[in-house]
Amino acid sequence: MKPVFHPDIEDVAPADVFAALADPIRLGILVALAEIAEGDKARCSHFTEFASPSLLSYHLAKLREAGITRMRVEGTSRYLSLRRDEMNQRFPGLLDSVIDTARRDPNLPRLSRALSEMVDA
Amino acid sequence: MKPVFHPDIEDVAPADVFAALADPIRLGILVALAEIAEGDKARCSHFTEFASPSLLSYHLAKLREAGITRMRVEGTSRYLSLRRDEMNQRFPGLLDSVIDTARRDPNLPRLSRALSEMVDA
DNA sequence: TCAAAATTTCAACGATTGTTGAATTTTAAA
DNA sequence: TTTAAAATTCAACAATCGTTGAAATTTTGA
Repeated sequence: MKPVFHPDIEDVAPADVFAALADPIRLGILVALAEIAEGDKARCSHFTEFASPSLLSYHLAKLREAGITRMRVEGTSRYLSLRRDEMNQRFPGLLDSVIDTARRDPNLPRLSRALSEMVDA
Repeated sequence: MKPVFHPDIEDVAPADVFAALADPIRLGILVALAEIAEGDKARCSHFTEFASPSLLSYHLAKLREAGITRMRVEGTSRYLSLRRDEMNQRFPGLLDSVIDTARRDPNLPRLSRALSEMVDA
């Protein structure tokens, strides 16, 4: 269970966040994560519709390294969630309007089944 | 006076906007433009503190092609402004929180004199 | 102990990015 | 008509990006 690196939120620059958001797959992931309010239940493999495991790993790392998401390691799985509170404290209002914007984009990839249905609630 | 291309705001995707914002020079330009509420008075050369003319041309094109700014051609000059209303209609609330976020970033380049002082009001 | 599952790592690749500096274009002004 | 000013274009370059597929890692369960 190698620890997963999460940047201190204060070390994240706005440009880093925007770079992480500049990709449709990552925006699709963001929207899906935003939809499942009850934390920590989404796993990487829930997003294999969006990309191959290896590519997913790449995109999830981008989101994580930009301070947007958190990954909790448990067994062979990684559980994903948004760093909502920290993002809100660091960049007040930004994450909400980003999610709002992304939710309205009909061209982003979407999960065929909602995360909350895949997740063992 | 070759016409300058501006995308229809409806053709702009969120990921395009975020890509345009993923650079400190461009965020610096955005903040400076946001500070000068009375439209159309800023010129490219007002930003030579930020980058060489040629690099500036590159960055300003990125902002323009992402639907964020408008360039009015007049003589040898180009006058810059934010496409505030269109952006607000297309991505409600986004531009404001982006500007807010960027304004708070102490590491972005800043103009030594405010644009409103350089501009022939 | 072995095998499967979940995820990452790695090398490779073509494409795009940010940057530089020189050359070009366009317009205005002397 | 010449010159200067404002900005763009272009070729070049190293660096980073998104993607693929194969190999490795880690943990769980039979």
